[in-house]
Amino acid sequence: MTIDQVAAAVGVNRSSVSRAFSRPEMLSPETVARIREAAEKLGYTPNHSARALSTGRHGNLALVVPDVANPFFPPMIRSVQNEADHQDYCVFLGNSDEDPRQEEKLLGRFSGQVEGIVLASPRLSDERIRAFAEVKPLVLINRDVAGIPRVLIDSGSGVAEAVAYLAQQGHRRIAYVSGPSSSWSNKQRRAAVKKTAAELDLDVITMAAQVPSYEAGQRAVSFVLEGGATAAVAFDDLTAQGMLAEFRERGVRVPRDVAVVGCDDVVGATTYPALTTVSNRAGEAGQIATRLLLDIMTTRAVHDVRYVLETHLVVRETTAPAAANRRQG
Amino acid sequence: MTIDQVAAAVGVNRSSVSRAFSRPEMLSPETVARIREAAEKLGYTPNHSARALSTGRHGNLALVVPDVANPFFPPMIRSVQNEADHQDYCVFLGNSDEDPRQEEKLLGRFSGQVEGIVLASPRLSDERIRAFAEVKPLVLINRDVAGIPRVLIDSGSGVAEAVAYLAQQGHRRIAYVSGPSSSWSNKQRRAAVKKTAAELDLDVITMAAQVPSYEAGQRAVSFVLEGGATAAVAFDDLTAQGMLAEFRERGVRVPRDVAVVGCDDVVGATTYPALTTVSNRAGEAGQIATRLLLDIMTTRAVHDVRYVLETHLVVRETTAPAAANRRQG
DNA sequence: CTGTTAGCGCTTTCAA
DNA sequence: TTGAAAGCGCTAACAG
Repeated sequence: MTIDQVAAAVGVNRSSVSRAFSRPEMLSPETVARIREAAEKLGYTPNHSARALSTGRHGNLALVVPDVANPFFPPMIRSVQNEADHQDYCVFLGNSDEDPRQEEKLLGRFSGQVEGIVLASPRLSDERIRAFAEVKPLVLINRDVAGIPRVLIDSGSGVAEAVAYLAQQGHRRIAYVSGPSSSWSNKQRRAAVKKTAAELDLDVITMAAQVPSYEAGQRAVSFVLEGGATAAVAFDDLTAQGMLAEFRERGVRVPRDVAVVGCDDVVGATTYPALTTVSNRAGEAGQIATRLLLDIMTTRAVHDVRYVLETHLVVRETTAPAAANRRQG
Repeated sequence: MTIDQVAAAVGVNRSSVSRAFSRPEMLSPETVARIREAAEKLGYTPNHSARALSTGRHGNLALVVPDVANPFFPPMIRSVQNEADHQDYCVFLGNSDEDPRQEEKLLGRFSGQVEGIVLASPRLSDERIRAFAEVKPLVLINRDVAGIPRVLIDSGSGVAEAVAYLAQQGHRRIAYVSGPSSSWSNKQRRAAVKKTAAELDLDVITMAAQVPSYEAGQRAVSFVLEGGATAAVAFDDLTAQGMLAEFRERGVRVPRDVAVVGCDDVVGATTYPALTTVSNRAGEAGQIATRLLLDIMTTRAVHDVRYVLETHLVVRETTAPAAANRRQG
């Protein structure tokens, strides 16, 4: 069913049908009604590709994330979609699998059929990101590349609070269990741990980079124990959860023997003991990023925005005064 | 940068350029090389919309799910994307928010620019689903509509196992905490509970339909307790997790005082106590559905496929012999 | 093997 | 307020 068939049915020119949908105010209300009615009856739907070819607008957005299954992202995906939906945009979702090459491939595939891209926690080089941003409006989430609009969740602030809290509880040696080395969030968290620890004169040991997962957390436990830390800050909740399980497995009591704090607050209070963690604002980040993108797309003005969302420590049950302290008390 | 500019630069006809990309075997290797090189140098990328308009192929798929944030779906999303990726398809993701009207809207928006649709756990009526399936290749996940290709995760088999296991442990009165009433999975699970309970001569009380969530689980606890059940089967793990928390909150010990079993195995062994549940095959379902879809898209033959994946009980730590039993023993 | 040509369905000046 | 006509960039017969 094309525009011409509708036009023929109503007895008007194809341009009138076109206008009845895209510019109804240019037509007499009566004609619009007649056309719409006929279109409805005939089951006419405008052809997206034809419109896109003609106008250069596809009405699509792309969102690329490293791992859909990481609980950090779903709320973000949801809010991006929601925001896009309000403006009648469809969104492509891409999963890079934490792989820069896959990310590049997806971006390439998408860029031909979207008006803008939201790129979350990219693993690509700054250079490549810049290259894509030059071709299409692009906004970054959790990656700080100068000149490219970005919204950053400053988990550093929350992590710093966590370390300070741990210090206050008497912990003198803490472990940081790293996430992916190419991750901006990981750099930020590690830096916050080190900086705050230095200020408070704490020892810190850092476990090497790894893809965040439950299993990664389990593997981290030996490192923490052998390193002699009494508290651990994990890259994220998933990792922390794996640690909790492995500690339990080994008969190490949390928080009595060792304190653990997660990051991103994705498991809520659903662990046992309920996980002390750093709040997450992924949903908000997605919303803001999408609005920013939509704005850039319409105004075509790329202001060098750098939106940062602060986070905070959420104290629950996996932190307690250091064992050494208790013995003395 | 269009095909004509490349053609001009190389000194060939536009169709040769077109063929250099879509049908290289029709050209002399030398010409192909010359064209590709020039295209590369000029930074030419084929225009998706133009190609789609001309061929009727968009190279896109759509996946619509009720709730991205429900941990049941991410693995499915991931496998659909993965499968699509192998065939160079891009995938649109839609979130219906458990709302039939939103689902309808999304489907409408997508159908103009995709070659096929995977519709997971739809909340739409059979009639509407059929209408969409008539227009575009469509495969269903977890919804049984005759004549439309579908892949079903038979959680009924696992739930039946769960009830039988509970009976064997001495439970005589069990509660089923329902999910959404429009959900095929819910109907199936409830039916399995009732049927198996009847066969084993158990009492069963059923809590009214609700959108599955942690909070829904918390609310269900009163119902279970007041109903006098010694074991509860929850619609899904999320709900079960909420129940676990609320039972703990009220000082009711699991599994000593009450047994709880989840469904879908999305939280793994990460709860405490580790949740007894019914296995989930969402990832596989997504993969199979996508392959089916791709197959239908190419062959254009819609065979009435009904693919069912069996599930099983995964016994962990939230089930134990009924308290009454223990007292007697 | 390569060129010619006629569209794909829609939007958009420009006229009327 | 409506019609006519020229493309948008690409593909696909059909010739040669």
